[in-house]
Amino acid sequence: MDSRTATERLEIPTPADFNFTECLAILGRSDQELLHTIKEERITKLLALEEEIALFELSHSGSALLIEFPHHSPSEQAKQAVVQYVTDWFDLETNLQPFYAMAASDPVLREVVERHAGLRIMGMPDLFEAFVWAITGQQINLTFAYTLKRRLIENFGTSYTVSEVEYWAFPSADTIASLQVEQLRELQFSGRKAEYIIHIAEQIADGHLVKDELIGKTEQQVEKQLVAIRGVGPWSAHYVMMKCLRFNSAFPVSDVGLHNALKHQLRREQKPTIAEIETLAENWAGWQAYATFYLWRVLL
DNA sequence: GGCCAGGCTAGCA
DNA sequence: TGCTAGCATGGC
Repeated sequence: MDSRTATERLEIPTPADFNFTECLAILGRSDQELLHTIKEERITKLLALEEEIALFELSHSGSALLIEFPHHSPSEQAKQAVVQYVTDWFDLETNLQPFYAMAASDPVLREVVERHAGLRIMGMPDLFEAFVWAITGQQINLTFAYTLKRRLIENFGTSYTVSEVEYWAFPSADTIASLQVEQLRELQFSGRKAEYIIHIAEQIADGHLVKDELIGKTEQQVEKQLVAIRGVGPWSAHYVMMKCLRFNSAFPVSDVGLHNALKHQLRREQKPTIAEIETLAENWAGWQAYATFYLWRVLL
């Protein structure tokens, strides 16, 4: 049978230590999430590409991620963009064996890493989305952060409806760059966050802030560059480095979620101090991002 | 009803 | 260089 007459399926091989179900647990943590839907271990996601949109379904066979396009026929270019996106999203190109070897003898990580083995840092391949999510989440509870994100997407994102279900893609930097502060304030972003987000949208839209250029720099260079952006402090810089730029040594050490997770894992009454955390993390050198992500997992 | 949220800036010593 | 008030609201 001509393969083109059947529903085409793209396959991305997954590492032996990959666990799709663990990754889905992260993706399914908020019922306000509009950027993907999960049903019976299948993800449906809309991507807004340069020239077209792509609506794909993602599942796992045991040895590969399977991508299908049951709703439309995207171009070859779009298919490749989806493969690239998924590979990045699930961090499939990182060899986690050194991390697992380290964690196996680490008193803080051993338990959680063993319990959730196969989990990978679920990233944000879109640099703009990563910045917006970092800034949105500053100093507010995660439930409210998801509310703000949902409103931003519903108001300024791209949607595609099939079988009466509406799928959403994150707004482009171009779109947000053209907004006024008041338009985000109406969604209940604070005035400052609205300013920060619009300013970063401008920086990305006009080519001052480019993901590929950041990836080519050292961690220290990137941190310095990002922290110089208004609204981006050490926490946000490391969050973006961890979730988008894929620096495995990124470490949002001031993160309150990390503190709560450590308090829980260490069976403490109080949250550990920054100095204590830095001492604990000496053993995580090179893998601080993965250590943080696995610790966040205990809060789910 | 009060404390806590996946912090950051600006102003001050 | 280090410290902290103020931001701005919702969640629980």
